[in-house]
Amino acid sequence: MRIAELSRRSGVAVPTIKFYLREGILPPGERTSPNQARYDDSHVRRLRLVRAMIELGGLSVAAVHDILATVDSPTDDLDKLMGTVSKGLTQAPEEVDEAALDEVVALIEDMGWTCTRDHPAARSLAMVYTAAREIDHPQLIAGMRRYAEACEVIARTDLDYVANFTGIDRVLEGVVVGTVLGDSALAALRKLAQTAESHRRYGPDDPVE
Amino acid sequence: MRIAELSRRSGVAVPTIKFYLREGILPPGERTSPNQARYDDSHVRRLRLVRAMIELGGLSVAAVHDILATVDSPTDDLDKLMGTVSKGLTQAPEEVDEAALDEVVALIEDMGWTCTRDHPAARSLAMVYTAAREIDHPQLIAGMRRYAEACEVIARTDLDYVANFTGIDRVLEGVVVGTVLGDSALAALRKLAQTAESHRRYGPDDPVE
DNA sequence: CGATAGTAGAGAGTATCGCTATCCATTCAG
DNA sequence: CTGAATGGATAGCGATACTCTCTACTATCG
Repeated sequence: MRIAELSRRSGVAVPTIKFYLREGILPPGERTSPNQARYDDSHVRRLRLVRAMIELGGLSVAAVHDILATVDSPTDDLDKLMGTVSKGLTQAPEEVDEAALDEVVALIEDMGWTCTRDHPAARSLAMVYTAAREIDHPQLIAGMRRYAEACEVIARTDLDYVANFTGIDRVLEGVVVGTVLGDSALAALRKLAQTAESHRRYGPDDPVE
Repeated sequence: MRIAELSRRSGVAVPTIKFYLREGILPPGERTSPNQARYDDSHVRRLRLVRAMIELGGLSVAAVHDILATVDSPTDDLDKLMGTVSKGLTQAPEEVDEAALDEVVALIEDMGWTCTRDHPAARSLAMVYTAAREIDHPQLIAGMRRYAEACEVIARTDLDYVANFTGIDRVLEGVVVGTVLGDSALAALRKLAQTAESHRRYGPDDPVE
């Protein structure tokens, strides 16, 4: 197919497709002449993936580029690559309070997890600890153990999901999709659950105050 | 204190504070003369809250403005206000596939939750469903039940946290902080749990392929 | 064969966002 | 009294994610 049909089928405007081609987040089509190229279904899928990462995941074009570069580079160390993708999906703060990071590491060990201190997510969590204290909500940190337990369930679901795939590139795509869409889904489900729980406790038939 | 000390104590640059005052996300200080004002600890706290919402929560200044307007408007219907804040923290897509929304509503009913169909989070989740199918990952939807169960645990933790506070404004601040920082914390914990679970399954001593 | 529409590619332009810099008149502090 | 700081307003800046415009083709239909 040519660019017009790619645009029609993916729902992405032609100039935007050209922009993505320039940015290297959409691989070029197969050239048929010096200024003609042909695209296929893989381009439609890739475009939808890109849109999902940007719109639902809130990722920047640059972040999408980095992640797709990892996905597209073939390798055989699944564990390591999953780490790379997972880390690529976290924007790691550069400066963190070491004491807060110590607390995070303590939680990680307490949970029996095997993560390194320099995992971007650990640094990100340390930032949350620092921020919670700064805005005078230190009690928030007390609930982290239960959060972590819930996340264990979630992570098992995630890994089960990824285990369904065969082929390293499909697995990696699964990680990306699972992480990005999963984050959106979890944020939404959490709010729905909060609303439900709030209703249960302080519902219209039993208002507080 | 005056603006210079407010800046020093909050870590926010003076021009930025002026910008926030203009945007109405930081209440004006107490006027001591036609062009002098005095600020206090509440301003320091508010500034840190704003920074946390923008930096950690990734919220826009406009979204922060709307949320703080809700927090600052006194009312007595706790359940309703929590809903408003919670909804304000979700950027609701305007157009969603009704069939996908039907599925979300079915899940909500299945969980025994009491949420309305037009809850922004429900619409947001419907978008995830649609996107998952479009990028050819429909299996992701199958895991939603387990996600929802995990979110129930999380929501109970959240509501327990909020229940600690007395005073409607402090409760609302708790909701905001819990939602914004909680989302960041959960995203980080999820990735740490994933890394740990991945290690357990495909760890360095037992690589796949 | 020619007219028309479509295409690739590149550079410039646009809109938005979140600040940041510069003024100015006023005011406070030593 | 004088220099630094303040409140307030306006304009500018840098990043981001497109979007427009232009050129030089190419495809296709009549």
